[in-house]
Amino acid sequence: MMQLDDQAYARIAKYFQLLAEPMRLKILNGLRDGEKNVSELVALSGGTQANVSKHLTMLSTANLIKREARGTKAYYSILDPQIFDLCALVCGQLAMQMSTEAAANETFISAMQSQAT
Amino acid sequence: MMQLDDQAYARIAKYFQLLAEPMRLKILNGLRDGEKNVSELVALSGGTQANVSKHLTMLSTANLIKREARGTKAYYSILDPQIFDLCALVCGQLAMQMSTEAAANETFISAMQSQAT
DNA sequence: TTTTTATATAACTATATACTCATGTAATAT
DNA sequence: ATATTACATGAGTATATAGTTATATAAAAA
Repeated sequence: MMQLDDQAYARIAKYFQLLAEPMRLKILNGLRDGEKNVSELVALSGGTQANVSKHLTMLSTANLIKREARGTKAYYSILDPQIFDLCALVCGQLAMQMSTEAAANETFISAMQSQAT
Repeated sequence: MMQLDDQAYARIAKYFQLLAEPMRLKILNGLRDGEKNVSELVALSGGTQANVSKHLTMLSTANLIKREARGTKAYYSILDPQIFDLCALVCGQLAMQMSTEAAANETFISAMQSQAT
């Protein structure tokens, strides 16, 4: 990424946008160990059928997952497992932030305690 | 990332949301080679002062960048360079998608040409 | 053929958020 | 002291999108 034109920024942003939704992350994580059909994903995610289906259509349109109809069911699967690397990076970053906060809290707490009579 | 609770998904999603904005990506990319003040980022991004400032506040609140006031100016800098790894991954993914599309286009085009009289 | 099962989608609502314009604030310069 | 420069922020608007409800579609079962 050096000098990018506006269209490039827009495309990258749109990609991140797909990952910027708890339900979609849940669905993607549900597909981590292989294909699942819609009903399975509905059960797994706790969402409504309509909503899960919409998210699947979005992810599918963006080529993050692929759809394969078999009988009356539709099986979805991850197209590029690298998305999990993205999530792992973010998780690592958040974990670091949280541990920093935890450390700050401890500092705060001990400061309070040493102040207590 | 194994079984995550809803709060974890929400946090990860919020993080991605920060990167899901062209202007913020532009700003972050502008900070790639070191700190810059707001005016510099305004010039660089082509955005309005108010808008750039707001995005900077958001990124700063989320601890993606840090703010340091010096005189009347405010210098911002990247806190965790790993965000560029995230962007690089996405860029790679998009590049692959585009080359796939390009290949598909070529296939399409040659199919058309071979059909032409 | 009718019913059932599985999925997709249209219409609608509510909420979030990116942006602009105007103004506030604080440090420096005159 | 006043003006200027640099930045932040509140109010307001427009748009995008996640969610629900109801319905459409299509394959399989009865």
